[in-house]
Amino acid sequence: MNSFTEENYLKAIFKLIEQSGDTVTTNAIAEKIKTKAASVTDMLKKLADKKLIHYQKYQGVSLTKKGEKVALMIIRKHRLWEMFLVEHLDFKWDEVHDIAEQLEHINSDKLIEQIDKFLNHPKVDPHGDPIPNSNGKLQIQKSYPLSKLKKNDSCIMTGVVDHSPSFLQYLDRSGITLGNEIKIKDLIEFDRSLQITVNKRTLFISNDVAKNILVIT
Amino acid sequence: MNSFTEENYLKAIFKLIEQSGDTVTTNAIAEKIKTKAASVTDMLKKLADKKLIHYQKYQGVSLTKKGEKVALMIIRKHRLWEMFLVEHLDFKWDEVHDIAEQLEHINSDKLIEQIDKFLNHPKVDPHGDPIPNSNGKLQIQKSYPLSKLKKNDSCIMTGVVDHSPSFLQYLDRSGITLGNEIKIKDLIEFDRSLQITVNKRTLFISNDVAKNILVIT
DNA sequence: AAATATTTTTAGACTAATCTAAAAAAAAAT
DNA sequence: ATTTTTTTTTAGATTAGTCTAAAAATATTT
Repeated sequence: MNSFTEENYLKAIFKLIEQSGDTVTTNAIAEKIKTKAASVTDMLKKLADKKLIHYQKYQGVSLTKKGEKVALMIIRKHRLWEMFLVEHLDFKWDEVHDIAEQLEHINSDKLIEQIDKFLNHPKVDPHGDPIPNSNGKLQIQKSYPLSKLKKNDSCIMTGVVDHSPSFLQYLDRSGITLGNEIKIKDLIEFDRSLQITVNKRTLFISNDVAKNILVIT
Repeated sequence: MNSFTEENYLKAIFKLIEQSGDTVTTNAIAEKIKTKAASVTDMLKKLADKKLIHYQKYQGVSLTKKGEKVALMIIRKHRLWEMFLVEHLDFKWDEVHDIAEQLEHINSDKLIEQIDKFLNHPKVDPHGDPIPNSNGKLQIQKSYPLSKLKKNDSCIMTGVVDHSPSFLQYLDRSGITLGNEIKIKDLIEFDRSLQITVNKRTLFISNDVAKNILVIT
């Protein structure tokens, strides 16, 4: 089996590849894991020995099929646990991340399959992120930042880019929730802020906020 | 906070004191944790530094109030998780121990209080062991091994001594379940085995089995 | 294309938890 | 009251993961 730490490295590498599309640098991993580049290099050697990553000195890393499978299973567990916490234990979407970071390392195939069944095989987690299935298949729905839309466009909110509690709490206070219809009333040229309507309420949001709200049209 | 390993030592010490009533020896801990005496000595120094145990070289150990509290919270989490697994995720009582050994180290006060609420504040776990409350109070119900009873005595099964999957599975196959009424039909002097009636079925059990079934009269 | 800056790796040290082997203390046997 | 046995502790190594500082490789600038 893989250690807690190895699992966290694989997950970090997976997510970095997911957003950049390219191989991942030592420094990028160090920053993500909040450790030093030297530590990352050590771990990369170990993961390469275990055939979990493709690694050549100075050339960046990518995941092997095996490494990707491990990463996807960690992400599956993380997102299913988040779903469980929100749906059944009365947690808010901004409270579940740290607990799921711990729970994702619990090692039991039966446990995670039973949780999945208990939750009725959800497709997305409380933040709208897709949940990989038990074979590690990830169904990606393509979505766009709200900031890309034009005046009078309408869309449905499907996710967030920033997952920080403070951003999620801001959305709560603004009454912006997953599944809401959002209509762009106006685009303010001066600072690229938006006037939108959600839940029959009209409000202004900054371009920075709009960039972190994912929608489908 | 305390490490995973420290928590396991405290739990082991608590359980050894619980069954012997006395201070605990280095060797006893080593055997329980499945490690070597030298490793135990090292850890005892560390736990003593943290004021979690009373320890003087060669004199055995006991828990401080603080150490006992930590041990009881780990046991609380273990038993609540076992209950959750059995009651809501369709696990059998012989399957939950190893998973609960992992889950008991998840660190979140809110999580465990929500699980407790979700389960409706159960008093005992799936094996009949009492669940400490959130203040670390443990309600012990006194029970006796079935082997202590006399011919024609009746009793209710409330727990087990041996928690091994093979023993629990044996009880399942014999149709002996927590809460069942058990009546002693006969005591066979030769090998101290017992003829009992449970669920309207009559069967023979060895004295060894009877010693591991806890009952109240 | 050389000089400079940045990134990555290596070397060597540190911590937590473990181990084996030897020494010291306590308990049991004579 | 010695001697012997058992238990416990110490001393010194080992492993996983981390770190700092220095060296090597790559990338950027001029």
